[in-house]
Amino acid sequence: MRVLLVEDEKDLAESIRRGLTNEGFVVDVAHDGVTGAWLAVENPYDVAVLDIMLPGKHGYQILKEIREAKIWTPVLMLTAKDGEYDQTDAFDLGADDYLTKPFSFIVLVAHLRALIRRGAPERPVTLTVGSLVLDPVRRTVTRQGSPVALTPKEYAIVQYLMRNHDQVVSKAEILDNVWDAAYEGSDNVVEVYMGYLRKKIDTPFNTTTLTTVRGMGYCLVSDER
Amino acid sequence: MRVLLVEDEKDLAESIRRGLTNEGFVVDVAHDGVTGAWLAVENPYDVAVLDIMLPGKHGYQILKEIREAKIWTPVLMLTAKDGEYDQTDAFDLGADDYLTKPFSFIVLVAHLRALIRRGAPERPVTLTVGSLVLDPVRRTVTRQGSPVALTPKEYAIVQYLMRNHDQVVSKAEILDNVWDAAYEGSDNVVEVYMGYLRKKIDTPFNTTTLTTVRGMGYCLVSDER
DNA sequence: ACACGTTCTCAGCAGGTTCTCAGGGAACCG
DNA sequence: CGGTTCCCTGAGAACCTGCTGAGAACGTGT
Repeated sequence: MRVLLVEDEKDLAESIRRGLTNEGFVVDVAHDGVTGAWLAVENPYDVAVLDIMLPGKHGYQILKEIREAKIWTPVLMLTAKDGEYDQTDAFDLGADDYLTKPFSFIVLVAHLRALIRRGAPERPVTLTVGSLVLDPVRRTVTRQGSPVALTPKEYAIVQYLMRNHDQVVSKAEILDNVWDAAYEGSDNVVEVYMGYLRKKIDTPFNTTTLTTVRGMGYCLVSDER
Repeated sequence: MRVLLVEDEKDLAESIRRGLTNEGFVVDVAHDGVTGAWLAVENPYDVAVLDIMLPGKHGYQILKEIREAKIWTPVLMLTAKDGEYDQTDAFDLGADDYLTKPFSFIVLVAHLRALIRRGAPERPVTLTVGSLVLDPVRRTVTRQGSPVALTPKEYAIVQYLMRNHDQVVSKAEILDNVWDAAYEGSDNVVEVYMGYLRKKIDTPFNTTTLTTVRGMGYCLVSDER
């Protein structure tokens, strides 16, 4: 089992390398992002461990490069709890798993085994609901192939709705998941944004996928009509 | 986000419960396996945390039970490092993730978030009474496959009746379970709504499932005729 | 400083939903 | 059969919810 480890703290990298080797993995280590990305593209690893904070390049950037090169090696991200990116972002960018530092070595091994076991699916990392496609890596949304320009808030809402497509989501849920906890306004913002979104992802295409469920919330249905 | 925590060490359970509540989760705690399994089957949790060492029942037995009940709530197992089952077993037993004690609280939260995000693989969580089907996730009701549009109150009543199908439920029970405690009107509302419902779920389909039991209440029968 | 895009608030409207009431019927009892 | 009780139903009033246009506030880049 070949593992790529990209970690700039040399001590930590060395101790992980030694531990994984003891567990029977074959480990390649890169101490910076450029080398890491290159190794990942050139060699068939079973799994890659990517630190998020790297000199020069962000872990995210490396991941992006790897994915754009159509390499679907499962990636586990190492994130710092106080980092500027919170954990949810790691998934958005196509990571398959993540651990927050500090983590126990045993947990790391378990997660790697799980990732390897699951394997690398031949998948483009996009969300698809009917003819609506969202690419988290490029941060783009298309309907019927045509690109749709969305503002950050709109994008966040669509993403949340697509993750929960064909389910009713309440305005409160949307507020919880798209707005930060500090927001103290009324539900009405959500209604307003639904109006914006309909004008962008439904009206121009004569579709009706963003439906209102009175008294409950909204539902993004995959069945277009 | 609702979490079920099954852990017999009361102190640990309480401290986890408190921490998760602070993180915005809604937490139910069970101190033994029997209660835990029952809760897991009866309620729709987003994720469950299961200790592997429990009085009476093993964690994996509980897991087995809830999976057999077709409940696909993601499960995170808590294993002891020196336990008779080592970590790899947890995956083999159908757990979606596990942590080895002692674990850091931050790691626990991160793992729960990851599990919730990944979500339950499939959930055919529908209520069915005869040809009447209610899907709580989509908030839809169908009879003989045709969708039936219901208002929030109507929907709530149907849901309650379906949960208690083939039993007589009194108007008072319906009032208690569908209207909030502040309601001070008469029983007549229920009669009115039964009229509405019959017009929507029985009359158009030539069925008679919403029957009146004079002096007692109403009964939703599964036998259509 | 200015133009622009984005976010958010507000108020009014339209239509759906809830509930009350009163009259008519159906079931039950002696 | 007559009286009583219980249930059904149509009409309508009060209420609530969600949609929308206008515009203010804010930040960003020029």
